[in-house]
Amino acid sequence: MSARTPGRTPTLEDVARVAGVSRATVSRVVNGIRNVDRDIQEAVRRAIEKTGYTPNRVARSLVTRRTGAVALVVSGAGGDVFGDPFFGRVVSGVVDYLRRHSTHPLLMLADDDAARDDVVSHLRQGGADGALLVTTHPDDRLPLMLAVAGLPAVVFAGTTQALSYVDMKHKKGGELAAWHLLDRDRARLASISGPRDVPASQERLAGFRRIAGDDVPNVAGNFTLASGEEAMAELLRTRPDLDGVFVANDLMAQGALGVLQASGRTVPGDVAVVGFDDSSAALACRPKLTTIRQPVEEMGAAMAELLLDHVAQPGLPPTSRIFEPSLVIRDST
Amino acid sequence: MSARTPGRTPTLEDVARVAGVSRATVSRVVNGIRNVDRDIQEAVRRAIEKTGYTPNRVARSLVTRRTGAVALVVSGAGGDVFGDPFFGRVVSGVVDYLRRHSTHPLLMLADDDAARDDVVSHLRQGGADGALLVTTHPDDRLPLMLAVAGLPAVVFAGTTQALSYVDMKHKKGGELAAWHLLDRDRARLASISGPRDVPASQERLAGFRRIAGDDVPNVAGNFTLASGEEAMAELLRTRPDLDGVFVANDLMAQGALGVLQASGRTVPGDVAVVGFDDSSAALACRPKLTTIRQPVEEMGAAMAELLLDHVAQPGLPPTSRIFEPSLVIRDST
DNA sequence: CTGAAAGCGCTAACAG
DNA sequence: CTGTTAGCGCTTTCAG
Repeated sequence: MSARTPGRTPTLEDVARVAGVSRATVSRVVNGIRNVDRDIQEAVRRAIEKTGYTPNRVARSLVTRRTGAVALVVSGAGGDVFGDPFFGRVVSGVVDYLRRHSTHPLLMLADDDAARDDVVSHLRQGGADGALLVTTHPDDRLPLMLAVAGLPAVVFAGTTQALSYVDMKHKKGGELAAWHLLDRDRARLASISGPRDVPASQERLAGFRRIAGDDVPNVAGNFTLASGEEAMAELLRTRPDLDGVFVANDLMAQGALGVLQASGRTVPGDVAVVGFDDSSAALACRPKLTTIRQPVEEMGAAMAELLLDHVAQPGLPPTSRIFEPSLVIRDST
Repeated sequence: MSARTPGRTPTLEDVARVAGVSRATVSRVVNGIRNVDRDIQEAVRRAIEKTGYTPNRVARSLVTRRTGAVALVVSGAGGDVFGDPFFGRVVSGVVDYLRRHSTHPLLMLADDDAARDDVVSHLRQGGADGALLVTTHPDDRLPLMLAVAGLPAVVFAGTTQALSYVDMKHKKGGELAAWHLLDRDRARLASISGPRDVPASQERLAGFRRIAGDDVPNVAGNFTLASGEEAMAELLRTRPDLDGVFVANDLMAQGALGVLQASGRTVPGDVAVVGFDDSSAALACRPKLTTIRQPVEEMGAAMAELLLDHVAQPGLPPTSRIFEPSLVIRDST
């Protein structure tokens, strides 16, 4: 490890000169292409060591037309996207998959039109090989923008036909919750759903009602803890004798749990509670929350995999990957 | 917006031909350099419009030797870094600052030696202009690796002299907590600290004890909710008559709160509780948690700012920026 | 104020 | 199996 030309960072050319071969040969060795004589390989390796050579990613990208980076775009509502435990799990899955394919995610926010344009132009400029989109709002026009621009992209919980996406069987999740509550001999059920304009939320409710009955009372929240508290309070007012409740995400369930207990009811003694997501909030509850698990990390990984496929083979038709929910029984039921 | 040469994406050359000028002139217009005739500027602009030209970032980077991306490296313990509400706030601040300077963060994990080497080599390869490091562990050797490699980097809560860093007056935070508890007429204080090997955690405790007394009982947790529960239970065993407790982060405080209430004590009636961080966990507590706020978003932004300075002016000596904690009074005291 | 020319560092045919 | 030759698309002296 000795510096050769002190001022400049060594290039392929430098290594080639030291090793007494051509640039192309060095390039082959660096990129692990076989067709190179053993001895020469060794010589090149020594020259690399001696010069302290590191390949220049940018120069490489210019010719391969690939950057080894993908945009991870989050267009959640409000500023606190990164604090969302759900989003954290998605990122985890994405990062974990990408790193094994020497790719890195470029974090981008798309919370307004200017930001959305930025994302598109960044991709068009070759700043990233494709995009991973995580949105809750179904009316986000970014997916469409990317689709018409012909840029590789994969959506989490997609609503666009034109792009590949991953999603989960939300309806089935609602059914699992209902079955479980019924199993626990609960007869007076109720539910707290997410916002009316979030499809996934409506599906969960539909599934729950398919099993528990179409007339099961429901109050809509907005996925925050406080909204769970309010919804629970309202439910208690209209149906004080309830003995089982299904909540469309863990955070609202946490709020509901608190209200239930503050009202003097025990959980699961008087009322059984089932959440949704299996996020860190489920474990923060006392009692720990029984919940419908979304395999979010796997879904994130699948997104990444799909995207890398699209990057490798442009023109691949849009696909989707739908995951199964599962019941995680803890102490709230 | 009409496509000219259908197959290829338009280049500077194409625009130049359409506008009847040279590449250099187009480049000047694109980069907003003044010395260009009004009329020619207009002509170029029209040609850009007509061809649908977008500058190629990679080609530009190759010559400017700048990518417009920085690595955001997180080497937290365990896999769930992204779920940490604290980390989320840092990212928020970083992203918010960077976007206003047309820079994007490249998310990287540095949880083992191989990953750390990846970070260094990625930077050496010119994959990013610098690195932002967020670690809790003081013995992480990545900062040093970057320092010796001469790569621009800024650390959150730094422990290395060789790098710029941002931090907070943790000791003062502990003092604020103690003063507040004393203000509330609490006389039998106790505390739950973070791990012994986390400097920030020790400073908070030191500050608390400086005001509350060196003999105040303390149990160390590890910043998780469960550890907060255990610590509180132990504290209650040795000091059942306590009436005020300072907890080194909100998550542990949330756990402590639950144990306190389960033991039949009221908060803040019987026991007052002060947390630390002002993370989302503080708002998830019932009663809502009084806590010592860290201006994490601002700290994240400051990190980004420092880094961009270092990138713009290589050779700039390491600096630091130390922030003030503040007391946020809610309902647990 | 504008153009010509020289690379930035690398990969990828194509010969040999 | 190895070297030669072209570029990838852009910025930037340097003349004019």
